[in-house]
Amino acid sequence: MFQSIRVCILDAIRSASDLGDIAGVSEESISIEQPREKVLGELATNAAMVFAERLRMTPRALAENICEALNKHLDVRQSEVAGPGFVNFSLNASAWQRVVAAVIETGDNYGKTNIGNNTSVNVEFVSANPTGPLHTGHARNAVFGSVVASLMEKIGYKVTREFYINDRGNQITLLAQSVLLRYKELLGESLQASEFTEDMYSGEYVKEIARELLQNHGGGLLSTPNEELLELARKFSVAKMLKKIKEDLRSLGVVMDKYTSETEVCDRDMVEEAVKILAKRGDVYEGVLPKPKGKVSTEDDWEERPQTLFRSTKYGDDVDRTIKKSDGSWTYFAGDLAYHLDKIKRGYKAMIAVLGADHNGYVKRLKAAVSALSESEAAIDIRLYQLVNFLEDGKPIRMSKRSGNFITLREVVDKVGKDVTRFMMISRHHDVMIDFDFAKVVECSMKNPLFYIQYAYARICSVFRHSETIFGPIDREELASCDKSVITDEAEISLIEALAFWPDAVGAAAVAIEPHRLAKSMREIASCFHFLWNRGKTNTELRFIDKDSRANTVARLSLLEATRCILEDGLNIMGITPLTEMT
RNA sequence: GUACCCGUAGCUCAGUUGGAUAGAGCGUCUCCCUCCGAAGGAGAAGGCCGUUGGUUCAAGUCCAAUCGGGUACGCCA
Repeated sequence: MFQSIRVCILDAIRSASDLGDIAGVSEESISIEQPREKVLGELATNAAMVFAERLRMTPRALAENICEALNKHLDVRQSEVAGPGFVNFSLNASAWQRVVAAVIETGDNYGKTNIGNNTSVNVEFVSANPTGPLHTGHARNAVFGSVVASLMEKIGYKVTREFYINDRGNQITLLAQSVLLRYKELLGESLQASEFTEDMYSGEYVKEIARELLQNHGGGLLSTPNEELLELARKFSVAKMLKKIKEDLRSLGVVMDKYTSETEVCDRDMVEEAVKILAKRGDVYEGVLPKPKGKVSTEDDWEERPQTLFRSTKYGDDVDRTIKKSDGSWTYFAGDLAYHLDKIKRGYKAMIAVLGADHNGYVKRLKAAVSALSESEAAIDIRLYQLVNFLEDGKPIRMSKRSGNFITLREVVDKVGKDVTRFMMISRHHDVMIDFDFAKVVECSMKNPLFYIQYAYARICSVFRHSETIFGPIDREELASCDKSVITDEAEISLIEALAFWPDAVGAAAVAIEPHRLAKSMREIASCFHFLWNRGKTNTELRFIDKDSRANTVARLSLLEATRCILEDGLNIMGITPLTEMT
């Protein structure tokens, strides 16, 4: 969009002065944006201010040159210099009308760009321990990750959505033990309080797994040797939990491309391999970590112990990190070294990982690990997301995992639906907390942003249904190619402007890895549409359907079709199902 | 003690690689509509961008301090 305008501006800059050197500057480096205030014009560029210094000109002088060139451009209605050197300009209606045609012709591809140049990016998200059902935190993680993945695809990356399964370690053992205890209970043995300790998992789902264990393997398991039995219980429980997790994710519309098992990675001796690579670079040593300062609860237990450490400080971490415990076993982080080596070996140079904000202490060491293991060839971008507060009647719902009184992902989806959940989780910056008010999020009024957007889509669909009863179906081709010269109203042009900037909005959201910007752009587009709709109430000229003129109707419907395409595109990226009518 | 994040209107938040008079929704106030193109519309008030310094033509945005809030801090995963 605006390519020829960019070229025009760049030519003006080139010919303005031959003093400066602007070789290698492409049209893309000229930014065209919507000015803050409508009265200033439809479009603006700050190119004069960007290039003035290099050309040893004052911004305003250069702006005059640009302005003059723009005024000669066929699409430009008028342009003027403003402020310190901005050039504000407006386009002829015909130029905007061509945007409508372009949107309809390119359809789903309209928002696409090729920033990623088909390179691979690995988006790892959720990666919940398979020791319990997904909860609300995972919901934000899942939605954020999946929308980021869609965005990256949209700008031309080859995306892998990946889930890392922590299927070994203490937590899994505890789960297996909990299941076995419930299994015993099912066989009629009463549980001793001393057996079912606080560490055990007490949720209802544990009993369910135990029941399934009984069903699949019968009641004779307890005679198998302890180690073997525990191993069987581990595998069985993880498989069941994973199945449940996948179902939960599907209820939110999230489907992973790949699940990677920690056990599998470790069985391939990836830990040893990773440590070897680090050792080769001199980044592994035996040492003692300094005692953490301040009030850490474990302070009293502190004891200096020699451990095998990774020199992560060399790569920007605050302290070196333990990879082998004093008892000779690997730490969890060692497993992560292996996992990220695995990703690197699979060819990913760009990785994104989504973690809860309580993992903030983990970011630097992971970045260090990826950097060290790949000889700085690969990089990982870690996004932390904040908590979600759930409110009922405006009051926060207290949650504590210990008492089992926490909200599961499934409960939220069952209560308000996939689309509302997704929208709420994605509509704010990942760095800020979200208040999720069960009453407000499902409110059917213009105050509710999701309703507002969905309603715009539904209204458009409703107009098409109405039009069909009068003029019959109108195909896309006609909508794209029809004469659009009746589209001239300010409100119509404003809507087209918003559509024109959609690819920029998608690109910006993707590059910044900030999906919430998409929600904002969608709201703006919906707002322009509703405004236009309301104008039609008082000014019947602006109504979309003109019973007396099929040509006028088709022209107006073409604008609606373009709007519908983009709303659909945005909703698709967000994983929200567009509604063709409000019920 | 250290690291990361947040601090912008009464409330919840936007604010793009530094750009024009800092925006939106809610709430408040005023008017209009209540015509199935229904689940509202038009407008107004509301700000020392936590504080103080610095960098420059230009700072909510970058840097340094500082205050307030959150999170996390050796062998848990």
